[in-house]
Amino acid sequence: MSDSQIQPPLHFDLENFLPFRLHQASEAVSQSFRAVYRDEYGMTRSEWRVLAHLGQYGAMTATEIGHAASLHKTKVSRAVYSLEKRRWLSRAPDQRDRRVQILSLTKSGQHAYSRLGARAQSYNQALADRLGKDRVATIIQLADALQRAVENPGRLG
Amino acid sequence: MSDSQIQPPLHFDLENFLPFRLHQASEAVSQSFRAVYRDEYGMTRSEWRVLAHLGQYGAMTATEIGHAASLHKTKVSRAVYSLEKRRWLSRAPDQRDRRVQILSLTKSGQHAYSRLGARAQSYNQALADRLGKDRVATIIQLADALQRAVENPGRLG
DNA sequence: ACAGATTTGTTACATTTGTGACCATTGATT
DNA sequence: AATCAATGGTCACAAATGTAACAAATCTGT
Repeated sequence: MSDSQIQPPLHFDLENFLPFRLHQASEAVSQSFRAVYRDEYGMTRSEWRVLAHLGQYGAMTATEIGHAASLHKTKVSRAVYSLEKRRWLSRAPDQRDRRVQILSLTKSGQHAYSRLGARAQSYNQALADRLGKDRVATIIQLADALQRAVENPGRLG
Repeated sequence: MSDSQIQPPLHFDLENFLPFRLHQASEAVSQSFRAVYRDEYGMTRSEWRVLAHLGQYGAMTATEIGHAASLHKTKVSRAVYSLEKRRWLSRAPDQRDRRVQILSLTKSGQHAYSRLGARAQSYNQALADRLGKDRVATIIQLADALQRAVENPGRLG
């Protein structure tokens, strides 16, 4: 009788499956920081990211934010609207391209960014202390390497 | 005149902010593997995760899956229901605790797991080839370290 | 200058997710 | 045994997200 059992040539190892392990680690970290912007400010992750990018880099367009923050344009659009309602963000027309709006933080928005940015920096420092400085540097390097590897042309797998 | 400008003592550095960089890297990787289970099988991430865990570890309860896969119990509940509708999963009562159901893959479910597991393994291998073997090992170690660091008691930041 | 393609951003709709309430069962205390 | 707390799982509702369609503006090539 022939061997009709299903037995794939290479066996799948969940423990070393990068998409899973990376997601798990990153979610654990994200969740633990979420308390700051969500519970204290009632912000979503998208809103916090847009705030952080505008605070960090100054005036940008929605598309630029989306690219820098890896956020889909609808997420950016909604986050911008929310931040605008809070009066943390304002829009200005671009003379050269009337499709575009130059987004920037208002005075209130800059204050909010200052407070949240300080909290974020403090969180990051505490986490870095637990990990060790060398590990943090390695993580950043590997994050870069992963993004490059994935964004490279050519099918994976 | 006094310095009334807002200038926090430590300035926030987005490039080295771990929650952001980790999420960015992990999402890039997750998205690139999503094509396999989503476009080819019409599965959500939760469904794929539950399938992978049952295929990898055999029969488990919903709570056990949730813990092992870092999935909220409602996500597990819904994924289990979907997989059951596909006849890839079946439930059996637990004699000792009638609240609990022992979940396991059906024959079809095992076949699906074989196919998807092979694809996953192949994807992982291709990504590992681009990264280099040493880096992969480091990523896994750091993922462990991050999860431990975050799950440790005591407020971060 | 013009037609068609592309880009920017918003909106509507469907799907997915988070939250809290809930029931049934089990465990702990007395 | 009786009570009360804790656990496993499901459901309904609200919130967030993905998808596709869209209008307005710009760019391209002729």
